[in-house]
Amino acid sequence: MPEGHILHRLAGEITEKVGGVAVHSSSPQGRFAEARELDGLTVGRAWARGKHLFVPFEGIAEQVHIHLGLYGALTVTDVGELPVVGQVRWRLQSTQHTFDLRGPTRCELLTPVEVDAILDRLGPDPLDPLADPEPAFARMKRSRLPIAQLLLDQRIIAGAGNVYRAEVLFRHGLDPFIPGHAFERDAFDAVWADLVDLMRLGVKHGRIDTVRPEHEPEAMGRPPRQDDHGGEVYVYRRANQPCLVCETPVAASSLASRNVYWCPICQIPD
DNA sequence: GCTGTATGCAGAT
DNA sequence: TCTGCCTACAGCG
Repeated sequence: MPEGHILHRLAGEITEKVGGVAVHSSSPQGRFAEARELDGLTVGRAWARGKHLFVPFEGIAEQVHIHLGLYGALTVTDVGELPVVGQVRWRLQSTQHTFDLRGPTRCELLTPVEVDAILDRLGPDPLDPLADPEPAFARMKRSRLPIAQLLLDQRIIAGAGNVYRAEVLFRHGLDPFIPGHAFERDAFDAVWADLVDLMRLGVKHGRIDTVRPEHEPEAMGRPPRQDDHGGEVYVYRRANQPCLVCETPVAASSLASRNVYWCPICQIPD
């Protein structure tokens, strides 16, 4: 379930649990050969930008760069000894904790220059307190592509994924297919501010919840529900199910080979 | 046991 | 716009 909030949360968890600790590093699966070079080193302060996670070590300039891709996962277990289950690309363990990385798109040791190259191609990250959203707005205003597509472009905004895209557009009543150049200043500002809020909540809770209290099923007099991806949302993966606000069936289609979900009434074009 | 699906992205066409 | 890729799991026969 890797959108940006997960990577920021993991960075905090790594730092909290093994920061300043000498760890064992290995690649049970064998596809991260450099893991051995890190064995016995002390972990530094892990950090994230967008969907990229970086783990530095004391005494070396290189950092581990992780990108989870579509289905990668980094699981944390508060046990120092654990049997290897499945394809574990990288295992980082202390006497009290085990981090197992499975199925990442990237797991590699990068030089500072290579790390900078990654940062250079990322747009502002709503979870970065120093992020400046202006370049993101400027780039969207220059594009004819639909705003739904632009929101997933990591060069424009780093960290939002398919769930946050669908939900933030719903929460602001925005038609996903408005071209970037028609994106209104106020609407963009509201979307950015909402991403900051929603993603911070995501880091805190480890799940994506976007439904406002007044629209929760209990408040609307409907039976409670739980979306199967961990949080509670308005439209993501709810195709043909009733909109939580107006009960119109949620619409879905494919845009640049990613599924988009929206309510055709609540997000009606102007 | 097989198939389809997934919160992503790069590289080829 | 398409294909491939990393892995786990649900649903199906």
